Amino acid sequence: MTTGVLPNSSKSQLPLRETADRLREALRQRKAVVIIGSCAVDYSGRARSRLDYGGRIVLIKQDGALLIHRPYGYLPVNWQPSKCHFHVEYADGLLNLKAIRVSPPETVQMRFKGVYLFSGLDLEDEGRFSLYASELDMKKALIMQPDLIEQGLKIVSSEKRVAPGFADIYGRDRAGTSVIIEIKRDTADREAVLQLYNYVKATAGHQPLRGIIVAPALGKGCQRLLETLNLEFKQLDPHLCSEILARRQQSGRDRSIGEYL
Amino acid sequence: MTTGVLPNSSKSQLPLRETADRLREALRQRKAVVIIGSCAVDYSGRARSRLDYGGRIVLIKQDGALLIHRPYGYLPVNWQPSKCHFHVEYADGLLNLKAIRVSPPETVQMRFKGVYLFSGLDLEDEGRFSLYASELDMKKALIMQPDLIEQGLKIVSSEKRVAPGFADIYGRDRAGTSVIIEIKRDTADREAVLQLYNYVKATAGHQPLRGIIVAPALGKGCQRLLETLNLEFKQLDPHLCSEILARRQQSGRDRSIGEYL
DNA sequence: TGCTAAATCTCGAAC
DNA sequence: GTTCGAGGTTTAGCA
Repeated sequence: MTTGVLPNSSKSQLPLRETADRLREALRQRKAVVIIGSCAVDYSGRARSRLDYGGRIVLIKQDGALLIHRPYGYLPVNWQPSKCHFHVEYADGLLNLKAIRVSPPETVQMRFKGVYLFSGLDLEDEGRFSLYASELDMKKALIMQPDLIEQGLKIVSSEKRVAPGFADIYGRDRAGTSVIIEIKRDTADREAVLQLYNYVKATAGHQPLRGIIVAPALGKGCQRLLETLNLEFKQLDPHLCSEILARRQQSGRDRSIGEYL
Repeated sequence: MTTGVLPNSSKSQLPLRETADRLREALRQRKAVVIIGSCAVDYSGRARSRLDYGGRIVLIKQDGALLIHRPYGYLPVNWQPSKCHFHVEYADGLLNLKAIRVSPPETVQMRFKGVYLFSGLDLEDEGRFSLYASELDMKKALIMQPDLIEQGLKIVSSEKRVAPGFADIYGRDRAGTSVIIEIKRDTADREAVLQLYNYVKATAGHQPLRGIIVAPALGKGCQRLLETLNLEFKQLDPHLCSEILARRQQSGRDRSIGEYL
């Protein structure tokens, strides 16, 4: 069955009344919808916004997620996460599309004065997605091979609850001194250093306690802050970590990692 | 000129070789492109990812932003911010589309084994976007009407540089005591409290110094932390702030706000 | 449900 | 160019 509709010339407009009917039916069938057209948008909920008319690309996904994109930039100008309900109406020569979110209560109201492209398709997507060189990969690699940080380091636990939050890794160095490790997959900034400092402060008792930031790089202004707070930095490349993981998993020696994660 | 192409029945596929040509031309003309089809994706750059074949919606914007969406969820599964360059190729019965980012060096490689919809359109979008009840609105409202926090409070400056960053607002209370104010448009969490604490700590001299978190709500576990750190909380609704702003702007008494922002 | 922190976060502004 | 913090951030993982 044909669910896609296109104008026969660029920027010519589809009849809005019919498009409204098609859109309503596509949404009822939980299809993935793409609308390109000139629309204005009002958002009301946690915040409130108003967007005047302009050429936009609107996506409605099969789980009820809504994305309204301008012709530039990564971010949608308006949106709604999945589980939205939709209401379609043709009135006063406009195609009105309303997205309603229950909790928190929010609405996004679109008014189309022209639609250049409409499509409703059933998309099947069971493809597996794998991400490598994330912070999780760094943590896994460090747990399997703690000497990536320093010789003799032993991991005691990961995601240890410390008063203000969670420390990524908690361990003990060769001398038996406790070590708290904070991992960042990007250049560690001031905030990361303070985060570690808060963990160290919250955990510190009478025994000595080291705090180490592990990241591919340290922010420029952070070097001084780090020294002031008596913390340490150890450089580590996330790509290297994911390669170490790949090698270990190939040789089937990754059974012991589960107990830490 | 027709730039949109649609199959004449749902899920029927467009000829990939022709689609590759159309895509290449649309990109050359800096059009906004939508491709719906079955594709696999490899990303390599700051991190690395692999996505197996499945039904996807691909957006390429006029500034070179790339979004690859699965049929569910708010977030794209793969993406690239604006300023990408693209390379199109038809080979081995596949339509290959490569997005290249210069800095940081990253690539996203898409392999289409089927395309259900292709569209390239020139979208004009000069529409103005206005956001209300943001953190900035809260700040503006507080500057114009400091007694929203407490009677007798005077604003000294906003965005005051304190050692580790910026305090939202710096002022003096009725008794002449200095006050640092940290604004959050959402429930203030532990991190917000610690952020304010760091500002207060960095600024504190011999004189007394108050720190106040202004937000619509305070996170549950934060109440104790706040007391421990000797900080204060003042409830304030961002929607109320935007209404106050709207009223003031209507009555034209907003001339004095510029000097603070 | 609430809290905690990551994210290939993006984006814009300031220095 | 780097740094910094906001964002209607969203999302996933846990207690």
